[in-house]
Amino acid sequence: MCEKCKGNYYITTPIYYPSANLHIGHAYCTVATDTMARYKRLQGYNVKFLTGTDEHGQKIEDKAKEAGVTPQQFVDNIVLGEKGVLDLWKLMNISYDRFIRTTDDYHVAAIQKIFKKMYDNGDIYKGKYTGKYCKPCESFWTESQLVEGKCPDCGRDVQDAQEEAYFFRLSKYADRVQDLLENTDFLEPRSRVNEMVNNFIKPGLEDLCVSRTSFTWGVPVDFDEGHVVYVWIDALFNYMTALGFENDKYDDLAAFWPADVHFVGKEIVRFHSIIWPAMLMSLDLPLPKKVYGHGWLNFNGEKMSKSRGNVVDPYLLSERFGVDALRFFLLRTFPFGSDGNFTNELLMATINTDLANTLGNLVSRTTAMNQKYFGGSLNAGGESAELDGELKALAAEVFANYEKQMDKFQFSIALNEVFRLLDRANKYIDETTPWILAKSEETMPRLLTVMKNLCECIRMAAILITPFMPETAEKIFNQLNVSAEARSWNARCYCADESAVWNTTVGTPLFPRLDVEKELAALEELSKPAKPALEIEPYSEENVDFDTFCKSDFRAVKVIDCKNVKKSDKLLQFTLDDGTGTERQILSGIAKFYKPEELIGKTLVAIVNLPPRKMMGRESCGMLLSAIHSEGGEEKLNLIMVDDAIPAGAKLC
RNA sequence: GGCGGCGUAACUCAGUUGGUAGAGUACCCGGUUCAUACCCGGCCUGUCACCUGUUCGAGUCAGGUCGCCGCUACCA
Repeated sequence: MCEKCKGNYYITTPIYYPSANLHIGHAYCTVATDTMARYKRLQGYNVKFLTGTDEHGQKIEDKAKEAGVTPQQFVDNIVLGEKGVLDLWKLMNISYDRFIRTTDDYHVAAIQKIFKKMYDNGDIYKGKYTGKYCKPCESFWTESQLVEGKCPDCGRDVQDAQEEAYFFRLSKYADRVQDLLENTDFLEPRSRVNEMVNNFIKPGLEDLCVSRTSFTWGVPVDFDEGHVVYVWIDALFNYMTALGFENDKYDDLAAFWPADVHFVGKEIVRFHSIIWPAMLMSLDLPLPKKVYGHGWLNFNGEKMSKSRGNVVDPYLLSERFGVDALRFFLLRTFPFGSDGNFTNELLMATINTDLANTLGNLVSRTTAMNQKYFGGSLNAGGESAELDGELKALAAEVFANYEKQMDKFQFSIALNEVFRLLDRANKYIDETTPWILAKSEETMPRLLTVMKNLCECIRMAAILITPFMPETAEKIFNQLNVSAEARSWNARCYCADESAVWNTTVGTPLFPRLDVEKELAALEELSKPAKPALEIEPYSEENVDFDTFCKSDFRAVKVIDCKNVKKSDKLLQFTLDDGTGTERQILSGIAKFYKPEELIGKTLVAIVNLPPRKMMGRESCGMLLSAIHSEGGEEKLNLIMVDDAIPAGAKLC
C-alpha cells in the first residue's frame, strides 16, 4: 500500500436491468456513487468502484423475442450500443473502475460454483414450487403475475400447479438477519429497518426459490439440466465475482471485500438487506459493511414511468446544460435518503443561483480584478487585516463539516457547507471594496492580500467541489494556475499570507445564466416528440402467385439528374441510368420528402416494366420504390437506397 | 387490510434529548459597481394538516381523524 493511501474502499451501484434505456433515476444513483468514489480517492483511499448490468431473466428474453433478436444481442445493444449504458456513463463522467455484466463468462462460471457450494452445504435443496398453471399456454405463473386472477397471456383461467425448483434456506437465517438489521447500522437510513423487519422477518421468512425452469435466459444449473439460476444468486453475487470470487479473472477479493457500502434504490432494499446477507452467511463470508437505500426521483410530483411518458432523459439534460450542472443539481437539491421531486424549473433555478451567480460569478469577478489591478500576477507581499481571519476560520470549519456529512452520504448538506464559504467570499468583496483600495498606491498592499484571500477561498471550494463537478473544479484550478499538489485534499491548509503567490487568468463564464422561460420552452420542444406512435400499412390478405411476382422487373438505377416539375408541388422528375445506355425518365410524387439535389448520384430501386404513363404532360417509365409508414399521424416516406457499389441495371429478385 | 413514512412561510426544505418557529429561493425596498441584470444589506407572510390529551410549557410526547406516498416477497 502506498504511503499516502488511507486504505482500501469498495463502493458499488446496483447492477441495472437493461430491458430498456436507463433514465435519470439510474443516473442519480450512479452519480452519487461516483461522487462518493471520487471523494474517497481525493482523500487518499485506494478506491474500487463497481457498476454493471444484470442481464438475465424472463423479461429480457421476452423483449428480445419481441425485437426479433437473441437475448444476448438485445442486451449488447442496450449496454454497448449508441447512447447505451456505457455511453451514458462516459457522458456523465462516471469513474467506475470495473463494469460487470452478468453474462460475462467468468461471472457465469462463478455463479455455477456458488450455487453448487450452497447445494452441497445443504442450504439449497430441491423442492416444489407452487404457482398457477395455464394449460393452453403451457405457462407457469406466480400469483402476482396474474392479471385479475387469469393468465396474463391469454386471459383464461389458471389452476394450481407445482413445479420442481431449488430453494435457499432463507428461513434458517431469519434471526441472524433480524439481529443484523435491528442492532447494527448495517442498513441505512434507519427508517428502512422497520419496514424490513415488520413486513418480512416478523411474519416469518419463507425459503427462497432460487431456480427456474420456465425460461432459459439465465445461468444454467450445471448439475441439473433444465434449471437456470434465478436472479438472486446471479445478481447479488456480482459484488463479489467482480473482485475474483470463485474465478481467476480478478484477484481483488482480499483487498476489497467486504464492501464498504452498497448504494441501492429503496425498491431493492429487501434483496440487499435480507437475502444478500443470508446468502453470505450460508457461505460463511464477511458481510458488506453497509447498505444504503436512497430515495427516488419523482417528476413534477408524479412517479416516473414509461407508461406515463414522463421519464427524464439524462442524455438530453447533460447535453443541454452540461454534465457537471446536472450532477451538481441531483446531489445538491435532494436529500439522498428520501424521495425528491425533479422539475426542470428547479434544475434551472439551481443552475442560475448556485452555479452562475454564486460560484461562477465569484470566480469571474475575482479573476477579473486580479487582471485589472495586478495584470493577473499576485506577487509576494501584502497587508493582512483582522477580517481575513474570519475567512480562514470558516474555511477550516467548512472542511470539517463537509467531511462529516460526506461520510454520512449527506451530499446536499455537504454542498451547503461549500456554499457557506462561497457566500462568505462574495460578502468579503463587499466588505473590503477592492475597487476603492485600487485607487490609492497606499492601499495597494491591502488590495493584494484581499485578492489572495479570495483566490484561496476559491481554491478551497474547488477542492470540495471536485468529487461533484470534476470538470468545473479543473477549470477553476486552471484559471487560478493551482499546482497539482495544491488541488489535493491534503492541501486544505488555508494560506493567504505574504508568501503566497498567484498567477490567474480570466476565462469564459463557468456557467452562463439561463433564460429560464426560453429553456423551458426548448425542453418542452425537445421532449415532446419523444415517441410518436408508429403505424405501418396493414398486411395484404390476398396472396400473389409466384409467376405474377416474377413478372415484375426490379432494377437498381442511378440518379443522373433530378429536378422539381414546374407547377407541381408533389412531383420530382428523375433522369436515371438503368444500365441500358439510354437514359430513363421517371416521375415520382415525393417532392414533399426530398430536395432534388440531395438525390443526385444515389442508387435507387425501380420497377421498370410498368406501362409508361403521362404525368403533368411528361412521360414516366416506371416507378421508384419507397418505404412508407406514419409517425404520430404524419406520413413518412423513405426512398429505397441501396449500396452504391451495385451497378446500374442490376436485377433484383 | 397490515406495516412504514410524510403533511412547517408563495416554492424547496431544516428543526437534536418538549421551553412561545428557522434556511435558501421568489417578491419588495435600499446600497454597490469588481463581476455572468451580478453582489451586499434589509423587509414580508406561518392558528407548524385537524381534534383531544400529558405537561408550568408541545412543531417536538400519547391517542384519534383526514390527506399523500412507499412496502406487502419470488417482477427485475
